[in-house]
Amino acid sequence: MKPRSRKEEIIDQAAKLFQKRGYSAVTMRDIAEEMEIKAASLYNHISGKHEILSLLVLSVAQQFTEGMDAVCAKTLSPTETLKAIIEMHIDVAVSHANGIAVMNNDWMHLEHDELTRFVAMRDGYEENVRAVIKEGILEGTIRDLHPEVLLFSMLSTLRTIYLWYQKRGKIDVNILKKDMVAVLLKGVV
Amino acid sequence: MKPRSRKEEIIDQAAKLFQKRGYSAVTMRDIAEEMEIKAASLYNHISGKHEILSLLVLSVAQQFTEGMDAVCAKTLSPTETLKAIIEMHIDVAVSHANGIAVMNNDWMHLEHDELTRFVAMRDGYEENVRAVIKEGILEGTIRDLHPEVLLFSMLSTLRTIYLWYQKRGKIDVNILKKDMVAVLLKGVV
DNA sequence: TTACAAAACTAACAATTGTTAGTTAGATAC
DNA sequence: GTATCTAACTAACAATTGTTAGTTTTGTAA
Repeated sequence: MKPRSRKEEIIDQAAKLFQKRGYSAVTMRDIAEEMEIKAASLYNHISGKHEILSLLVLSVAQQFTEGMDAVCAKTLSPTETLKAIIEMHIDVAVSHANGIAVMNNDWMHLEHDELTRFVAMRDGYEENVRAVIKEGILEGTIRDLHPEVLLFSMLSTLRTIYLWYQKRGKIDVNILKKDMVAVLLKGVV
Repeated sequence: MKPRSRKEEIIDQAAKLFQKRGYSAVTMRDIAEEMEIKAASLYNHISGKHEILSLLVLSVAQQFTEGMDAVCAKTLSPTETLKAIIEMHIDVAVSHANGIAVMNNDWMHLEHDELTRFVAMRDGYEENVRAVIKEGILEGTIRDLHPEVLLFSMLSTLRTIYLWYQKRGKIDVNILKKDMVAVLLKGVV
């Protein structure tokens, strides 16, 4: 067993609560109660509520950025790149569900510098996918629709996998990947 | 000009703030400041913060339920039904962007009875779409993939249209409908 | 002018918020 | 046994929260 540090335990519990009720609606006393200690004791391990948020959001954002970099390093065709991005998203979603929820819903509560850094990462990420889509449209392997519609219909789905992956009886990850690639690339009908 | 009541103005302004920062992070004083009055004055028009939330969430949920009922009343083929659902979603998203954001992100802060009612509406809604998809798979007009994957990849996209419709230079609604139907039904490639 | 209703105000409330200071119990190292 | 470290504790703080009570202003109808 890996001896998760007390700090990591706190962040995990906090992430669970943040996912359920949102960052602003969760108090330090809530987190403490989940840990079965008093609120003041949390400060032996973390500097404050904001630290929990920024550790959560930025570490997940980092995961996605690294995943994207790895995919882009492979020089695949646009279609193959999209497939790889989808699979990467599923891998991250499955292993960091709580953190993704917090990132999606509470990134705007980051403090100034970290907010700036996060938005930059997010914009860069989107720009990567946008470039792939535009390239595919140009070479004729991707349907010639409004690029923003293609981009956001894909990203919307990928960003919210965490929402239903956990409750819907744990679909096998490989089936999930296969079907998700199929539906996003080839559609419903 | 329709003479929007003071109450409606308050709810509109509150919705804007809720969308930006989330229900819990917005105070009555924030809403009042946006209206250029004092917080206590809000209570001449509304019974409390919770009333604003429940009016917002339940009215949007009602819109979707009615839209869905209208679509289902038409007895179309599964594929045509999905097309109609997509277009209905876009219509509601375009006209109630703020309310949809609040519904998506803050429904869990409804109080007990209203929460129950909302969840019931939402589940019923999903069940409608699920039934259409399963019917289509059975008759062979919809791709034979895991129904939950099909369902949630569609719903995820539809639920977050509001997020990017407003910022991305206002794509024409008809183009949006056409391209959205194309990408969701026929895929990217 | 008077009367009335709508909608704003000031002042305050009790509860809750994130956080700090100072202290204490228990384990490990020397 | 003494010192050190970790991680818990109690008690309290200043600020902020949603909300209430009571009062004043403003516009309209008689």
